[in-house]
Amino acid sequence: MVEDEPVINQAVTDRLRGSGYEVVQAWDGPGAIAQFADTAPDLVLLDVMLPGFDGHEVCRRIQAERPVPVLMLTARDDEADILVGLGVGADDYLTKPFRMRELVARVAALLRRVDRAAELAVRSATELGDLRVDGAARRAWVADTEVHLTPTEFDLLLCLAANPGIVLTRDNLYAEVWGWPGASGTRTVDSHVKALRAKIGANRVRTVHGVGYALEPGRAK
Amino acid sequence: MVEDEPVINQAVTDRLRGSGYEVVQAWDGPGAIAQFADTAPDLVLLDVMLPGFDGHEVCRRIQAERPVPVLMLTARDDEADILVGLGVGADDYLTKPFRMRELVARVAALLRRVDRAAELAVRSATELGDLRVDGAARRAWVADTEVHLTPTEFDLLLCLAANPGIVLTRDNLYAEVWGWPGASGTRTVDSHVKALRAKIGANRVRTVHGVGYALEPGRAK
DNA sequence: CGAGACCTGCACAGAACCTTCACGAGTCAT
DNA sequence: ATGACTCGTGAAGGTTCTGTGCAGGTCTCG
Repeated sequence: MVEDEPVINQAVTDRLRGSGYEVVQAWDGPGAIAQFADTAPDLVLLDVMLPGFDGHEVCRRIQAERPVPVLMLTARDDEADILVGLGVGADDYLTKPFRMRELVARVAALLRRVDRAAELAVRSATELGDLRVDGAARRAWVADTEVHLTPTEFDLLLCLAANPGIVLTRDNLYAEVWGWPGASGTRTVDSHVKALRAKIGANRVRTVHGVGYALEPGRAK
Repeated sequence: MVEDEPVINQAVTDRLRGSGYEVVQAWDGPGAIAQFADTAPDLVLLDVMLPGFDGHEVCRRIQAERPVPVLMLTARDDEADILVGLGVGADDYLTKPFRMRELVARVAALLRRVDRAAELAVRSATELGDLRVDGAARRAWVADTEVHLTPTEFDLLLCLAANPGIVLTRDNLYAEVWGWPGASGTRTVDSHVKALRAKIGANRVRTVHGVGYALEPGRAK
């Protein structure tokens, strides 16, 4: 994962790790090259704008060394940018702001192409009392009954379940689920929380007045 | 923690330490740069208005040296100010006066992204006799029974619990909970102490006449 | 192209919460 | 014991936060 902005870098890293991948981070061009040589990753996530030298340059260099799938992240929705990227060997593109789940999906897709086994590594299910969440299958159960969640609801639950009992602010949740900050002032998170509560049981998501929400840790009803 | 006003600097520092973080302080631009090099912090809290050179300049310099999350504090609610901040690499913003709990929440959010372990350090639940306080979950128990506390009550308890047995003045408490000095003359703290006493037991908070309040250290009822 | 599922954000109402004030009780020093 | 000061208390008033219903918009699929 190559990205100079710490917040984004870490958010993506966390999410991928949460999905069962092993991730190493780099924050600039030279660092990326070094990490690439050191760790021999199966896939490279590359921000276009980087200190040192930019993503395209990094892409060119690592492709020259060893063919590896590259997923580029670009701020602007710039055609030319994308073409240059494809020219130097990027396999896919994602423009910011992107949904986290889209990123995960594309990573999975690229890896699947290269190595069928990599896909299987991504089995990580969380269990809290009678609530079960399978991130790989994107399914959730309450007391052995599966509940159908919409994509956003599921991401929200995933987020909360990753930190059981800990209070997450709306900004927190928004940043992790939507992949970029800036929900302040809207009730979007609230709406999805409401929907989620309706499906998994209202008392499972605790409201902490003035702060945010938390998932109740294991407690069979 | 970089802030020239001693009261605020100390209040924030205390509160963060009480939450389990390690904090070093600086009071001006040059000092901040020096401390940054010396201590290699995981996160920087930065006041915009500083002697020496201002927060934006500091932010620029430390970002040039090593990417690190920066949380800016600004007096005025000035859009332009914020944009400049984001331009030089600040990750988040907080306008004064702010609630301490909001600051703590944002610090936790930023750190959560950078270092998952940092989060766990904060999971420090305090236990004093049959009183238990969990800062991360924002819950409190008395003799295994959970008590519901309002945000301010909880913050107050957190403050007191961080210094069991030690007397804190009203100014002390006010600064730590509310994030800025200036409670003198009001009975606000008293009111919340009263509410807290009603919930956790009156004898648990000791009044020290002419000074302030203190939490009784471990003493089963 | 149409239907359905989903996401987003607003406005409103109600709930939860904070602050302050006035007054009486309590505490301390002389 | 007395006066000066400090605390505790209850209630009122205002503020902020959350829950909810709903409408507009986007996206997907047949």
